[in-house]
Amino acid sequence: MSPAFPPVEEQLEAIRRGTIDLVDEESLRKRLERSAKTGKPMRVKLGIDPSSPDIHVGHTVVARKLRTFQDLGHQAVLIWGTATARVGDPTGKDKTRPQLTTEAVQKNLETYKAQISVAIDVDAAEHHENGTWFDGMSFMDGVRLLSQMTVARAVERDSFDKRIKAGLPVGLHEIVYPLMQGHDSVEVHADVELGGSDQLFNLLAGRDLQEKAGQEPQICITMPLLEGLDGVQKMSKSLDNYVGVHDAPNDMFGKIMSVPDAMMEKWFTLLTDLPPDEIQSLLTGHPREAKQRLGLEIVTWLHGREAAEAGRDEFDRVFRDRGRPDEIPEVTLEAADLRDGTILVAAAVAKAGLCKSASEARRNMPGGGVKVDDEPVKDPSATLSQGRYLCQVGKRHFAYVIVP
RNA sequence: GGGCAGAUUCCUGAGCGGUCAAAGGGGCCGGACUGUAAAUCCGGUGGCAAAGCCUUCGCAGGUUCGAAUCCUGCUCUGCCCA
Repeated sequence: MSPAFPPVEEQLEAIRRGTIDLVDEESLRKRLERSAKTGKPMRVKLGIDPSSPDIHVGHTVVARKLRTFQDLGHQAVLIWGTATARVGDPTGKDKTRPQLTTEAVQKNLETYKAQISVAIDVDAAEHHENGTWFDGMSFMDGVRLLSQMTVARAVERDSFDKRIKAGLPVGLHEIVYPLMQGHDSVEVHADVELGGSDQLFNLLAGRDLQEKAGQEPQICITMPLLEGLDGVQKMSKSLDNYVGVHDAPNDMFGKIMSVPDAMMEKWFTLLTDLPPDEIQSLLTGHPREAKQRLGLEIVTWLHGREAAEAGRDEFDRVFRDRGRPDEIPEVTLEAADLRDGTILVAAAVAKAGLCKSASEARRNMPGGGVKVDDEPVKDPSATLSQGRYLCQVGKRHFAYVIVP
């Protein structure tokens, strides 16, 4: 089979969209031309360390780029970092990552693979686990690998440099990571490797190792790291500023609407397939309209059109029109929570999961942050007796609370 | 291997034996404004049916009526010397 690739310029344009680094474009063009001539697709590598079980849309940015290559007719090569995940990539964070156990890695791998299919055609991809070549490597083989880089070069890396200057610890094993990732490229004969912009160093290490192994050095493409809902920090689960690929549609839409305006162009470019000129015209219109479109596009991608529209309607009802959500959970309290048949409003609201603790509810009460049946309850010692109440904390947390 | 410095609540960072649930800032939560954007302003920010009680200042002990603060040992980290 020799698929007909789209014209080279067209491919280049699709590939360039949203990228930060492209090392280097000339070689890429040459390889695309070669593929066109020989009918042989490029091997496009993406390494994924299954270090967390759930993925968010930030993770999909690079994966979507891989999908672009797939759509253009090239071969996706996924490297599952069963070995590297146990080392821990020092990238990005200014802290040493915890080293995961083999079991944890295997478990994450399964869910990750299932979830990343929102962005990649997983079945059409080649899959490799880098434990296959690293687990059996002898220590001396490892040392030979290490001998291919100098300390000065290793320490050059931005994230190490920053940590060293800041007086933070850098584990020796972390220095090894780029070599491991680079070696993956040698193993699979990658033509192109994709990664986040913080991965540039690792990707370039792959080029060096490939050259030393007598292979043609891979082309390195990096994608921006997507900021989270705050628009400042990198999207991450631990910062709780993420949109998970499995977030409920309504929730997902709401989260997207809270993204700062300044982030919209980036989100449109990286998370939707809208053509650039359409994105531009949206951005020159009313920001609210543009963001609503962004929400619709992303929720449609992950949940389908119907769910996306429902999410938008719900959003308008609850936030724009200050109404109630479509579905409000019902929580029945237990008799044990009561005292003399009553319960503090603060406690009830906390039990219903509307806020973290009764103390927090209590504190927010004088300011009007807690409502029962649409009426603010400002007295922290107020109680509820038997009945069914519509409780609300803040603008967005609702529940029917049943006091038995 | 030797010397020095440090570990505080979500983060940062103050804390010089009682007045410390622990300053300030960030973040976060409420409120106002609004487009659940940005900016700004206000209140709050360990838990608890709560003028009290309980847990928390790296870990384990100790000294004291009383310890985040003093002593001992341990763990971890940085810096300097070798």
